[in-house]
Amino acid sequence: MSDVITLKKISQLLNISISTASRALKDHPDIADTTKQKVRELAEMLEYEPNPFAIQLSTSHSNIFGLIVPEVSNLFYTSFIDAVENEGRKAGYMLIILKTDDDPEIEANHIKYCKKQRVAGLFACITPNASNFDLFQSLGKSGIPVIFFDRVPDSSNCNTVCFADETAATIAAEAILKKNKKKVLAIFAEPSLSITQKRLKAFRKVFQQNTNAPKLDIYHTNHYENIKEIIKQQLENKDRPDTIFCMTDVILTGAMKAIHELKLRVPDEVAVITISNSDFFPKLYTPEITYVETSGYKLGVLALSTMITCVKEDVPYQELYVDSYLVEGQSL
Amino acid sequence: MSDVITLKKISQLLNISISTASRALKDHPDIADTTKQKVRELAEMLEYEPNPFAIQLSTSHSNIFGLIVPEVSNLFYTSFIDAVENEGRKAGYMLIILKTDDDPEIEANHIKYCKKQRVAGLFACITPNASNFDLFQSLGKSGIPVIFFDRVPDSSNCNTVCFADETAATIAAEAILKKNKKKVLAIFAEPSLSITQKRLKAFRKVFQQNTNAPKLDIYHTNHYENIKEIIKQQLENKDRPDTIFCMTDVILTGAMKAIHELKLRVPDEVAVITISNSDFFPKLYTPEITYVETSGYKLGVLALSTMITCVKEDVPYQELYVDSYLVEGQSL
DNA sequence: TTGAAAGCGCTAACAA
DNA sequence: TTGTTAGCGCTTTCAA
Repeated sequence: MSDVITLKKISQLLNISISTASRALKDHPDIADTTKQKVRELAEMLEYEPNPFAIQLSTSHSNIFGLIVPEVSNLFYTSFIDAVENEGRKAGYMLIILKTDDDPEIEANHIKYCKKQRVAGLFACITPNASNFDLFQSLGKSGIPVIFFDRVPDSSNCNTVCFADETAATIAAEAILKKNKKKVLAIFAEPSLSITQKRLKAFRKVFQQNTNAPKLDIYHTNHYENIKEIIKQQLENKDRPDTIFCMTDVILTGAMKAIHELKLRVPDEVAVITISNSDFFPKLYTPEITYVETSGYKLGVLALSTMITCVKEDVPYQELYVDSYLVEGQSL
Repeated sequence: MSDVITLKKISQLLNISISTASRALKDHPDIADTTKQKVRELAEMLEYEPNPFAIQLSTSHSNIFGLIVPEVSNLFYTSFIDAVENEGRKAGYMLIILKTDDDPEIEANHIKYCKKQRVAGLFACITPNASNFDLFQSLGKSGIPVIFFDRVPDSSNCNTVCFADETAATIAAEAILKKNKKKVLAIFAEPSLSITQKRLKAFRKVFQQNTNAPKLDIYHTNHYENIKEIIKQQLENKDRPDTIFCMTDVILTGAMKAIHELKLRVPDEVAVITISNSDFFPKLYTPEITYVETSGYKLGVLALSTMITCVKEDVPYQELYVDSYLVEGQSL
């Protein structure tokens, strides 16, 4: 391809050396202003674009971040990706998205892949059992910063950005208490996840600290069909719950499906509150669902800025948090 | 980083030349089996990983595909991405995902970016007005194949993979006719999109060919709030439609919101049918919605295999199609 | 203020 | 069957 513009071409055209051209383009203080001017003008005219591979080869520094997520067909992850994408591009980075389907083996391959590709940094939402923690650590040792988000290892030897999970669950629990409910059915995701543990603990705490708190039943599942069945079963009891708390959007959709199939009215016959990653699902229903928002986008922004710091300088491990807040619908 | 294994190190350890090592690793016929053996064993032991940047620099061939989409928070695109991701990795490719928010200017930047990054190929779902067609073409001239998908330019000078749009709309229209409905409210997306035009034309054709077809009202919009308002208005008329056809999932969610707010029963008081990119939204509702599936995943698989052919050899432009089919719920 | 030269890790033509 | 060499496009040290 002789139509590709390189530094060499520019320098030949200008009768200067390649290194001078290179330095002129990056505004090196050694270079005379007149030279800089000349080089810049020609480069612009010719639409010169530096070859990223050459840069990466000689600096051994890439401008690509890896991003490991369980799935991409999920509003939470996509809004996180959105954020990292947008902010990352501003900072000159690109994104490679790897999906695990929550399979530790696939995750292991992805980690190796990122290492091989010499990514500039890695964002990861880990599979539930954290079995690849050592592999992740090995990246850190190769100088590739790793930022864990949302589902993070249970260790302080790493960088994490999470929701203030206690807060989200606490807010939801307090909202329920205010309404003087009698019996709450709370569905949480898998108990092995640290996010579930934290939320559950905080949620329970609010109930325990309050002497006339509603009765509380807890179930764990994050699969649409399971959720639907559990909730249907519970709602058909004579002593049925008057309130359903959903820890995730998936749980909410399962719950609402069950409620619709039983033709129960919200909130009269059963009240609903959820923790949600976006306004999308809560607003889908009528009446709109009251929810505690935990925005994937905000989390992404925080993750990216943390990454940028880690890439630039050596910083000690950090645990960072994003706050959440209550959005009132008419379902509680 | 002295702990990075390179071909040089391997060859030194083995007292052979770099090129011999290189060739041994790629099973070059010239190399003695014993040598190959030695090199491979050592490489494996040391966990040698070739530096992709060096490869790309010397072969001027990257293993990265660009993928331009309007948004990533959308099940259709994510399932398309899913497919390209999965199949692409099998073929040794990675993906860089660029999002336009349907802004032609952002799209133009993305295209330039891909050119600069020397991607191996580009998948693109264009912004509604096709204003960057020339830019896309310029990639083609630089030897970077472009595969347009879903929303494609109205030109035969390019590779396209699409749904057989006529088919999807035809199937939906025929399903409606079978039910002897009286009045259909059909909501289509923006009329400027070729996909809308094709679907609308096919949909109308079925109605026109049938003498006792229901009355047909058509509106265009793809914005949640608009949809909701239009449908509410129509449903509150005395002479209200008994059937709603939705061209997209977004339209479906808007329609269902309106129906719920008016507390109408599906399908008795109003029947619903939609074209959907996944089973997710149709199954969210009770009763489940009858839909014509146009799977993003299948489209992605087709797009990727087309791309692989284009990368390998010079092939003439192709227009390819994926079929769709009816999934019966209880909403019609 | 500029240039020459080495080197990043790999490929591939040519020589031996 | 193997080694030598040049080169991909850029950065950067050292010398001029």
